[in-house]
Amino acid sequence: MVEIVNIVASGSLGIELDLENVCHDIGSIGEYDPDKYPGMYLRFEEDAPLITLYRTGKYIVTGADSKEEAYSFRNRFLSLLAERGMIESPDDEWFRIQNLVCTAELRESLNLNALAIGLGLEKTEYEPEQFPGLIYRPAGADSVVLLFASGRVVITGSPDLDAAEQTFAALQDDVTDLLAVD
DNA sequence: TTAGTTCGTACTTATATACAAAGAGCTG
DNA sequence: CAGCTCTTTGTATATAAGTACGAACTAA
Repeated sequence: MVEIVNIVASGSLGIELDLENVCHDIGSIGEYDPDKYPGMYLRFEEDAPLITLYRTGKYIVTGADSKEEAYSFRNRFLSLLAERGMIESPDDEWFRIQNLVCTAELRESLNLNALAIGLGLEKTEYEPEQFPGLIYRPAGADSVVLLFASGRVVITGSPDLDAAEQTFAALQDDVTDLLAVD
């Protein structure tokens, strides 16, 4: 079972903005400190996804845990700007999911040292003193996997759920084969 | 004895480490 | 022009820092 825990998506308003004005207009849900970072932050509610808006009109939505949530916050964001007359219409054909962070679980605890060799040293990185997880970059896949001794797994870098699920399915096969050999 | 202060231990919380992606802007 | 800043999120380690509480001590 692969579960999405975070989504990064981006889009473009197609127009340039004066972030100072925008932030002033939307009030307390906005935060803009150009000395600290060039983007303006917008969060509708506490713990809700964060939207980062740039001078160029490009923006990022981070923190959603489903595609629906990401799109819904994009819509709220565009509607808000449209209501204030900052944009013509609440549409954005450039909006797209860029990255998914998923978690999954292999049913048993793992020997990461053995796994690094089994999966291929050229595709893995495991330095327990630096980080407790094993980093695995499956050949041909567009996802990167972090494996932990507990059997828990993090799949990141995937453009969509199918890619993450395929990566996990392939990983499961590889791991069960390796365990069978032992 | 009791209130108040201070010290030490214990536990909690935070941070660093690593990964991916987008964006703007600054540094070297 | 490369690489860093920042943000999100799970995973798990060590370590740092910060809080809390009990024990011990002093003064009234």
